[in-house]
Amino acid sequence: MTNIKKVSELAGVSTATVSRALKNPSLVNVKTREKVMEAVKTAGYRPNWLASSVKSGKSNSIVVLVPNLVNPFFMRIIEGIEKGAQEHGYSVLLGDTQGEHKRENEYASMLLSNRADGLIQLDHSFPFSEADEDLSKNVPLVSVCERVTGKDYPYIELDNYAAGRAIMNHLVSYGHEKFGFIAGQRSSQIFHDRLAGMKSVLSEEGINFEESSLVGESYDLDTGVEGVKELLKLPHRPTAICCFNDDIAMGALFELTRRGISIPKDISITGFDNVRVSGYVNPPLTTVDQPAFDMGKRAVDVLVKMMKNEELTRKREILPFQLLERESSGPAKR
Amino acid sequence: MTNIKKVSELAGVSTATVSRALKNPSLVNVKTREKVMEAVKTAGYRPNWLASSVKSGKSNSIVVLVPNLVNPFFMRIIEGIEKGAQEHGYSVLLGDTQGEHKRENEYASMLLSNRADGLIQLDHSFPFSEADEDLSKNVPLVSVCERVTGKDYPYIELDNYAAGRAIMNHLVSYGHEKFGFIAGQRSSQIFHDRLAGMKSVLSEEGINFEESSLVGESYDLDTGVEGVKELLKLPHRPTAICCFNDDIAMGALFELTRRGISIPKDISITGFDNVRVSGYVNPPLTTVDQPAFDMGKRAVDVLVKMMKNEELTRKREILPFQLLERESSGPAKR
DNA sequence: TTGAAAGCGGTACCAC
DNA sequence: GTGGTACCGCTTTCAA
Repeated sequence: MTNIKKVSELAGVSTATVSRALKNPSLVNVKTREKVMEAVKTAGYRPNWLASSVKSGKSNSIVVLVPNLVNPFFMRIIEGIEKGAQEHGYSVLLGDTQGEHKRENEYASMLLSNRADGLIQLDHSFPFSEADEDLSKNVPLVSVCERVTGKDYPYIELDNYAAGRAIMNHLVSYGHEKFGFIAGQRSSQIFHDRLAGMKSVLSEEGINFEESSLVGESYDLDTGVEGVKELLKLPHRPTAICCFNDDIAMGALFELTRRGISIPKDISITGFDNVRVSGYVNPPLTTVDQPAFDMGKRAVDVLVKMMKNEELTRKREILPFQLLERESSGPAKR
Repeated sequence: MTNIKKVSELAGVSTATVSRALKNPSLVNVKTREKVMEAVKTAGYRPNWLASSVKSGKSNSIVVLVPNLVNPFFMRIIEGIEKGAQEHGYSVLLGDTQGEHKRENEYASMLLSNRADGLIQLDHSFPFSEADEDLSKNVPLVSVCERVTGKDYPYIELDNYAAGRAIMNHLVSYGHEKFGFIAGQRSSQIFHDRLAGMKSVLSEEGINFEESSLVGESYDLDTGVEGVKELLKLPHRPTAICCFNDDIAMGALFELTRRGISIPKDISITGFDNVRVSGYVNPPLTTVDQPAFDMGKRAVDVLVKMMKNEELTRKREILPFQLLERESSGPAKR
């Protein structure tokens, strides 16, 4: 291990000078600086990051909690987070929780032990264990895409209510009156907001919402497949199926096509998220584009402010969305 | 900041005892231990991870370098890495390089500054800068899925040559003789191995390989679309198109279907990777399943051994693959 | 401009 | 079984 002491001896100066030459060159004589740099090079010296960090008390790392990594939408967000973190000089500690609260707790406790300075939560649960609850009062935490339930932390998300309305308005304008819904986890805020948005349009149009037309409980391809099976058993077969993300929608599309049901002639399908592959299935999915990458970047911006104890101008940021009308939706069959 | 000193005062013992009570409880009297635990609790004390790490000289973190995060195949590997790391008590620092050598260097240099103890490379380049080259001689490094070019590091991968043969044998057995190939980056070992495997079957069968039938240079959906356009211009239209990953294959499938070309009746399509959604497109893709999650876990196992200076039983692990014959491939049209 | 030395928060050896 | 203390590697104040 080549440490600062070796370098200082090699250069014939004190450790203090070496430290300064590297971190605050302007404070040290040009001649000495060169000597030091020379020694650094020949010794192959790298400052020990751990040691610097103990001093500063900052790890310059952030933890990102994500329920799973297979959802490409999350990955896009993480990509944004990674980029943002890089630009701000932070490293990203990846925390794949698989939805397990225990794992969340473990990762979250990194903040309490100085292993990380801040946390970005992509799920909706409060990541700290009860034991850590009071310790975590003043911890930098931002939630993306979901609000942390029951807690008042800043969040970045899109206007899911409005997005739900947009999807539903689109379908209603095509004359649809019978709907099916295939949802993800019911516990998430996203689910409630999107559904509420859709329902609001329905009630404006005087269309009834049937509880039985709402199926599914996970954001998965299989959920789409199973959801379709259930919906097709309903007495009144829907002419449009709203899926709560693109994976579900692609699963639904697959199953319907397999059964010889034509999209969008017989049934229209819509998704959410605008996952990359959703534009390359047959037919391409009508969906809502979410600025996932930007959400990630913004989250870091906010988190960095919190970590630097700067004042936040606002606690919530709601990013714009865009309805992408592609070919999986069309006029209602009559 | 509540530190070990505060706790020791609160408990009326020395800092040494507090440290022992927490890390080596058996060495301390039950009575004292309880006193300490009590104090720890009331003080809300968490050992400073940074401080422990300076002492031990180990960060218990590993860096994972990945060219991008949108490829679900990579994500699956990372999921495996994350799981493995967790089990071994390591944290994962995510390094999204976007293929930029500069970023790779930055992340790789974390090893040199004690910020991380080991590195897993998912790309094929040697991540250290020239300046760091000699420093990096004895650094724990494992490559997954690609071999690090020109260097002798352990790697985990699947037998791409054999997989290429399997795909080609499958197609040849259906009577195909005219092939198209849509590839990813030509610089990767994977590309060469898969192609070589395919070619070996062709030559055994006495089928000519036409250079013009090989197109594409990135693992992207669009590559599939563009690749198809190119291939269809060939004087002898292929009856089977081998795509070098599932994203390319899905792009190809999309474009062919859009043109009213029937899969697999007119043209057969094959992929690689068995990405989740590849089983849910129409028709479901014939592809090669790679144990991505396991690859990730294995990589960590190997890396951990290296970090602990244990002897490696072998430098390369080649995981089994499985040909999934689904509906995108079938008899050649005559 | 430079060096000596006191920390940062823990750990672990040595003595009692 | 427990306490004193040196030390991990670096930073930073203070004095020269």
